[in-house]
Amino acid sequence: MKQGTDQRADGATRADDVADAMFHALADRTRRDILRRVLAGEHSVSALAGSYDMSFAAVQKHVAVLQRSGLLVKRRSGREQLATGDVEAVRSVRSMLLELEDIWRGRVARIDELLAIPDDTTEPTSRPT
Amino acid sequence: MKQGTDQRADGATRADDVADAMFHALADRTRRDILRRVLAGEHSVSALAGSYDMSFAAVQKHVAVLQRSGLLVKRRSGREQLATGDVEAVRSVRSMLLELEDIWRGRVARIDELLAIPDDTTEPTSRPT
DNA sequence: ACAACCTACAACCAAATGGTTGTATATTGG
DNA sequence: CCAATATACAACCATTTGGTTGTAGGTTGT
Repeated sequence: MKQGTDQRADGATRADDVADAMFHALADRTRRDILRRVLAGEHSVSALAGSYDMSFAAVQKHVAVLQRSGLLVKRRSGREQLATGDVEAVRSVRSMLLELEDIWRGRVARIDELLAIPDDTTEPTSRPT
Repeated sequence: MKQGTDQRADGATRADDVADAMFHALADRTRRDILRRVLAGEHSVSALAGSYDMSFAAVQKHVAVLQRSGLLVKRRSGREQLATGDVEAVRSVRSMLLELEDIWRGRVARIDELLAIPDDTTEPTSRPT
């Protein structure tokens, strides 16, 4: 089988898609603030919207971005959608950063698997001195 | 003095600007790959550019984004610019995520300081049940 | 039943993003 | 001095982003 990291034809992975979505979701201060609130406890979309100086639709879109990234989960309760932060998703982002720190420490088992080969030219990659 | 978190007039902080820049820099798989390489060791911009299937200018812009975020530092050596990953910056991003996890655990001293109040309406913020 | 509320989504807009090519400026090697 | 190399940056372009308003559908309380 050997397909553990779910490689696609072009070398990109679904993991990369998820990472893109999560980091993008976190790259906005309003969304980070929303995430803090929903990690502290469930909030309806309109309760969240009430906390910011922008339209309901804008906040709803931020919530949707967080949801698509997996950092936030919604649960229907009557006419409300209750949003909760997914702490496991947050942990998975943190583990990506730990992986980067491990690369720095040189403590990576198969560094060639982590350094994508998007193209060609088999660059010597100049190992750290 | 009491200005530890560097509040600006509008309630946003320079820390938020830095967080925006860092998460944005990380929200692109090419930049994450560049970051892995420069965390593993110094690379010139053109050496990096040689590893990707895009123009030199495109890679140079990615490096500039990483540099502006603080995740990457450049050092001049003759006609080359040698780029290195700043592991402390990576750690600081990871600590932001730990803070989020702490909020989830309810282990935050002054949660009201972490939940920005961009607007008004003193929403009850519905504490977790 | 029906008004009020909660949410989703479309359409639109200005600004930012990620890519391109082309040009300018240093630095190096011969 | 000159050619090649390394970098930076401007101008341009298509797409995405973050915001808006407006519309429509589901749920609730009276």
